[in-house]
Amino acid sequence: MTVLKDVSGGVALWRRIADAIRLDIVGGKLAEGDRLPTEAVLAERFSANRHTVRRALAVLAQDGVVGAEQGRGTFVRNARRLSYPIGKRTRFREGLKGQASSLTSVSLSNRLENATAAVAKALDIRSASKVVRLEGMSLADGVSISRSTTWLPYRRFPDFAERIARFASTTETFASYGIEDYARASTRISARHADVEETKLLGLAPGAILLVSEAVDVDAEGVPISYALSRFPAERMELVV
Amino acid sequence: MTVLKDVSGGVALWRRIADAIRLDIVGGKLAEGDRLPTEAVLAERFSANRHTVRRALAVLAQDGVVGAEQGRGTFVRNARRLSYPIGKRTRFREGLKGQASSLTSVSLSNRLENATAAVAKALDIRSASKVVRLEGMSLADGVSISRSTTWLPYRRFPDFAERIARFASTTETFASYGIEDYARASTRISARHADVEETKLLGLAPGAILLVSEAVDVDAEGVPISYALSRFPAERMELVV
DNA sequence: ATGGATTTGTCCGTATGTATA
DNA sequence: CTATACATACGGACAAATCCA
Repeated sequence: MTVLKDVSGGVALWRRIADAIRLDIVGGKLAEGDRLPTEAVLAERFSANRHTVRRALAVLAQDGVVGAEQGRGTFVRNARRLSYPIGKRTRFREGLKGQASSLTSVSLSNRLENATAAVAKALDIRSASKVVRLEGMSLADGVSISRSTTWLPYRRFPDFAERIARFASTTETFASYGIEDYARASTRISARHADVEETKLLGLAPGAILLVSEAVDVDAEGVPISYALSRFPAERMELVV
Repeated sequence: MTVLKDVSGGVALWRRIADAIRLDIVGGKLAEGDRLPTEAVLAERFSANRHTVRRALAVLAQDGVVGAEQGRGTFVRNARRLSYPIGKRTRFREGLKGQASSLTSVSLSNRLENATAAVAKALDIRSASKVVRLEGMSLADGVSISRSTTWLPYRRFPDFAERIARFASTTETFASYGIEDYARASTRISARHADVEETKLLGLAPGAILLVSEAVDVDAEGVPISYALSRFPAERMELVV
């Protein structure tokens, strides 16, 4: 087997520095308007060359997170990140209401397919039985904040795609099937790098980190009605339990 | 401002491919013993050169996740990942019990400090009032699975560090202060790259992704008793709500 | 047992990105 | 801005191991 003597882990130093500074900002250690340490100090702190720090700051500046001013220093510009609440009654639109002035959901595609083992298990149906698969994404104030794939049992929701296109709301669409209330049965959260498709759709830099949530919703009787795999850019969203 | 025409985002392609394959494995799409698609197929799927795919596979092989066999293919070796359940009554040791045969917590350091704005807000105390700060990490079966920083109000828990060293259990230590039960008030989850210190302590490759949880625990009366910032390697742990 | 197809392993070279000084 | 060293990514060619008709 090839011997790997790699120590960089495939993530450039400037990227790790940019992430660390961004975290200080969205995490509250640095407030809006604060001046960052000088490039020389940052270089010392991260054991990096000043050019490498400049590269990190340039990326953050392009994102609007910081702004450099000649002779004065680099300042925090925008420290906002959206919070997505997860609980028993998790509703996408309600959860983000008040955090963004506009919130749009885009349906990318839908199709019928046979449930994979994972999907069947989540929905508690026979493997390879028919499921409706929906691909979508959503934007807050024009910025994409999530990419999601949803599976529903075909037997119960044969025309879910058509109905959600009409109602533009998951809650109302379920209501049209007589499901007045539904609850979150489980949410599994992991994280990984965005793939090529997600990178393009969400307008992210390749290598951006995604929070991945696998959620199963159940009706009032506890029967699974949907299995959703949602991907949120970690730099724009956090999940709150 | 410098114009950036970067398209790699600072994360190497082989790293993104390795992450994607690893996710398929720990996520259950590929089971232990399964054969991966051939290098040529993977290269096609990720729009990459076969050499780049080989680099990704070599890293996964070194981690013991896959193993390549000349002439036969590459196979899934080890698909395990721990799940950490988060809920109203979140207990670290209980949550992981049964998933690992040994579970050890290491206390790295502790000190007294003045609460920062973020810590004061979380614990609902006056800014700059005294807090106990604990640094620790934990291992499951000898593999490090978390790095955590915990703050507690000094007024109520002046000798928390000494007591937890004696009891080796958060639940029992709280009990020694007369707190028979406590509950999780909120958990905020985000993700980022590991910094240098975390990389070393957790034995990760630089650039590894961490799931970051900020949790506030409260006593029976709803008064905050601790604020913990835990970091879990996304490749080893997932959070389940 | 042989040949050919498949699949991983190794070698060559070239261009660009990363990081330091 | 220069220069240097190394990592990343691509492309092609061929060897070595495995499998199957």
